[in-house]
Amino acid sequence: MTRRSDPDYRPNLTLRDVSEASGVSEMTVSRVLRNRGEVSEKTRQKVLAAARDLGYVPNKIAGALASNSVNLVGVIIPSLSNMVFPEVMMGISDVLDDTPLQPVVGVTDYDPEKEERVIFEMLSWRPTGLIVAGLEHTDAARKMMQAAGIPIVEIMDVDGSAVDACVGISHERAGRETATEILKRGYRKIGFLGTKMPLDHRARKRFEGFNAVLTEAGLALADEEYYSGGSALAKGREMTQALLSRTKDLDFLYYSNDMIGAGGLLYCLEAGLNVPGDIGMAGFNGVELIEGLPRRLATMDSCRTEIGKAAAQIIASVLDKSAPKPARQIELSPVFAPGDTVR
Amino acid sequence: MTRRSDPDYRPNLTLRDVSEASGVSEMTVSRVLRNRGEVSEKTRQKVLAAARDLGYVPNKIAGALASNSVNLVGVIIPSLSNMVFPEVMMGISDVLDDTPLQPVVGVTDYDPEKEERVIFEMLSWRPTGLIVAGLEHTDAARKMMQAAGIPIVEIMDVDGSAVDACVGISHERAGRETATEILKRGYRKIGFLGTKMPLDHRARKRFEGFNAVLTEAGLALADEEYYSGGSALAKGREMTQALLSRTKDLDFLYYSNDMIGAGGLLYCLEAGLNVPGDIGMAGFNGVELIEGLPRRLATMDSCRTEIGKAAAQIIASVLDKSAPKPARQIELSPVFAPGDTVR
DNA sequence: GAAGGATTTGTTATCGCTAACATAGATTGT
DNA sequence: ACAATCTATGTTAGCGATAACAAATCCTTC
Repeated sequence: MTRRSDPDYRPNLTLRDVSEASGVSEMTVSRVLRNRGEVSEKTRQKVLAAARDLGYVPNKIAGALASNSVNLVGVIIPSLSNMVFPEVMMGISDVLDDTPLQPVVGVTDYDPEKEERVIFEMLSWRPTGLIVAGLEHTDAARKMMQAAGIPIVEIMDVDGSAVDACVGISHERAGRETATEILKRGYRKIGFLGTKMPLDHRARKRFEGFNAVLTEAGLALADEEYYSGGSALAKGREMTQALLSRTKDLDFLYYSNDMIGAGGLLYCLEAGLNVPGDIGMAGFNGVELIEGLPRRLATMDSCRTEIGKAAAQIIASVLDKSAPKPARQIELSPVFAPGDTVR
Repeated sequence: MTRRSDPDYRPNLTLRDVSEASGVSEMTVSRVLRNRGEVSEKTRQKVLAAARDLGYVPNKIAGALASNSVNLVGVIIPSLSNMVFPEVMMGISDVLDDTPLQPVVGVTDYDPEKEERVIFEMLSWRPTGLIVAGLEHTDAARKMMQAAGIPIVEIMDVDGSAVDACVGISHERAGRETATEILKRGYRKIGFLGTKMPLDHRARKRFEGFNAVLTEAGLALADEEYYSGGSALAKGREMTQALLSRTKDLDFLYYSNDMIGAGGLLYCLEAGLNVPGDIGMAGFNGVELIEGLPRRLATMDSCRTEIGKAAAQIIASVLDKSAPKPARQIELSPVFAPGDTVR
């Protein structure tokens, strides 16, 4: 009576309305609408008809509070501005579509503080599980996740230690393997092109792995170029031109992602360079776009969809107590795809 | 006592725990944590310290139920598989980041029945507002949205009638204007390349607008080609090759999106065709990628980020009762960007 | 046809938090 | 000094659903 005295208070339909319209108790209505418990066919039809007529939409807020269960899965990713994370989302959606669970997305912009806020916000909805990109978090964020008492899946990366479960690839290893392949093919004077993103730990780890192999072989990067913002394809072009004109005789260009790699490839072909004879190129991610380029850029698949699927399965597995428990640490192994841009 | 007798019941921290730890009432704790109402600085500090020590995370489910307000905005889009919708999301996030609101995404896969289910699911969380792509919905979905009593913003399209607010462009007009520009430049034998998606109403409307202008000029499409699935860039290539070898003397190719247009452009350039002299090309969307192509594909910007922003602003405006109310019907006007692929 | 189990429906007590109102202290004005 | 006015805090009563238990109804079966 106090609440409803607010002049702005606009009551929605409740279970009570359906209950009155159909002449049964609220509990029975609840049972019908959730398909839970035994209800006679006659009553069921009566209730469904009443609910439909009224246009009743259940209030999950109340339901979640009463049942202490929320069919939401928090998904926390750094960005939506390239296809990498939407593709992970697709994997997640794909699996969750077969369950009552629904993903809720939060974006951190690669900012640890913002990530912490987003995690806090997510956890305050008491989701069934949380999927978070990366293994690097603030101490507070890590503590919150540990204390949450729900499955937490850290995705994309396995180089580090996870709060709970984790699914991803080793970016350090990806960098190493790419470097190994490149050296094996006889390239020696190598340039690196990447993003200006100190907080993109996965890019950093690839870079470190890559460099480590060069160092072990007694080599070092001949030159580097970084960008931020703008059309990745255009930036790839510009950076490539800048790098090649600054440092002569480079025989390989390693790009931190396929998009700038594609830009670089287009540039080299237009410039009439002999790819992969005089100069080789490789990117990272294995994006679909590569299929349509004049030559297939060498790359390494980052297994985005599989990662999303596996992560979602781990979360979904808590619903089905009888199902076999999936592994809680999953490392996928991307393979180097030489395409047409290495010899 | 009954609930807590469940052996699996794992109680989270509640306001009561913080209240006991800090020696004030639950209500005062609630006030401190929400920055609402007058609380002395001393008490505030005491409460904050207790909450931090315990690692308390509020339960928004309970809060939302008690206060009858939910800081969630439902966003319902057909797909995540191309950058169009993630870019709309970016616009939405951008605006909502300055508010207490948080987006929750649902994906429909262009399926009206699934859309209806997703809308039902969203509304059952009693969000502050709903953003839905497109104007075409099932009757039931439309009825639910009307009855929800929250701002509903239908986005991307304005060719039709909206349930409540709407922000977008006229795809019919976009198609017409593109056709007009093409004819103005003297192209006459035109081929169309698009997606096999009867339920992509916006693509259909562009197609219809485009055709209408041709018809008015006494012309008709010379040939058409459709695809589904796969790398859009690669498909653009393949379709272009197929179309050009099937129908000779085409002098223009109109693509239903930039990605296949880009593939087509790469193909034509490799094939040594004279673009835009002998054959012109145009796409749709104005994606960033275009900047990095060998030539800038003619296109028309679909104003994705602005649409997302405007939609989010409409929803956000209900929070701030003093703020000026934004228009509830917003039509943006994309302009034809000729680039380098029309003469 | 009455006992006894199965099936169907109802009642009660929360879930954790917040709106509204109530009250206790502190402060002020005359 | 005492009523009037603030400030700071507490109390009460839900929000709309569901879990657990209780009661009522329906069949069997002998």
